[in-house]
Amino acid sequence: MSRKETINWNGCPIRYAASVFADRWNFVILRDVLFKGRRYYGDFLDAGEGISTNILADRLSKFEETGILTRHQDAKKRSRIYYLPTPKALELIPIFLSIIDWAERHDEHTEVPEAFIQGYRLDADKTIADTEQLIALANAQVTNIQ
Amino acid sequence: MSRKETINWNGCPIRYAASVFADRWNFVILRDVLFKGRRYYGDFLDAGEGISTNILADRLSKFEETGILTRHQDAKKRSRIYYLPTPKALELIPIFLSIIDWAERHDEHTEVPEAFIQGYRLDADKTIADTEQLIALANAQVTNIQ
DNA sequence: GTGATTCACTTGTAAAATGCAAGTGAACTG
DNA sequence: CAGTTCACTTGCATTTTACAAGTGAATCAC
Repeated sequence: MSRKETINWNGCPIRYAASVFADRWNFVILRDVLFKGRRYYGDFLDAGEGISTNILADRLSKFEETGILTRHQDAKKRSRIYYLPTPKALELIPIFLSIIDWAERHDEHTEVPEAFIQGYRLDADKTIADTEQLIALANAQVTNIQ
Repeated sequence: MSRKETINWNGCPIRYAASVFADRWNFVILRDVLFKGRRYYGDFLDAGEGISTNILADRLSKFEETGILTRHQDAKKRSRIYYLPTPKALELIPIFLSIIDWAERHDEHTEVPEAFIQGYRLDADKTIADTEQLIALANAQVTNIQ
């Protein structure tokens, strides 16, 4: 028996976040964008995680709708499509670093590099800034800025 | 989420975290445990989010398996069941505060109290400690510690 | 120029997860 | 001891996902 009350999800920050990215494939895609420099549709497929093409297309278009990613055509080969993180996506970095920190402490099979996590624990702001730098580099590569 | 694949995530922390809590109902349950003092099975149902009894039971038992919650009988009324957060769950507090911070900035309908979020931005560690205190109080209430 | 290939999806369908309503049994209450 | 509370479980319809196979536009090879 479900005892239902008025459903009011409005304004709850956790519910809002859940609606944007609380899903295992969303986690993987955001990891790829924020930490692995992946930008092309094909990059996400080949990441070895086994995401299906229809699910990937679905998640990418939802990330467009929610303002996390923007979709672009490659300048030199227009059939290639890349996705860039928005500022709203960059602001997820602290969340994901915090998740990495937590997982490193609780997953006995973790492969988080020792130096990385120690650097983060010593100076989180620096790790955030470094991550932003790497993201900017990855963006520059696909947008062919010289 | 509930597929029996425990293998080949290669120690990736984001994948690990995804396997433990990347799901909308998991987000809601953890919010209830960490910030709203909910402990009883019935509390989660009556939270107004509309979770079904079978899904709630499924998620609670998975949180037991993953070491996030522990299940207990109420001392005075043994048919009542409560769930307590483990240290592993408490260590999720920084993640969830970070999520609240992000959502507050991007959800135009946010209802995060101004004072709360400003306090967090001024001194995150204090907000984490305060949250731990409130959790300890909520735990003490159901365990009847005097 | 044309046929093959790359690329980013879309479509079809079976399997799995979810949502909803009802049921169950143990524990408590009057 | 009959009725109620409680924490689930069960059955079933709907929705979502996974997997495989297209599709059509763009590019490449010759």
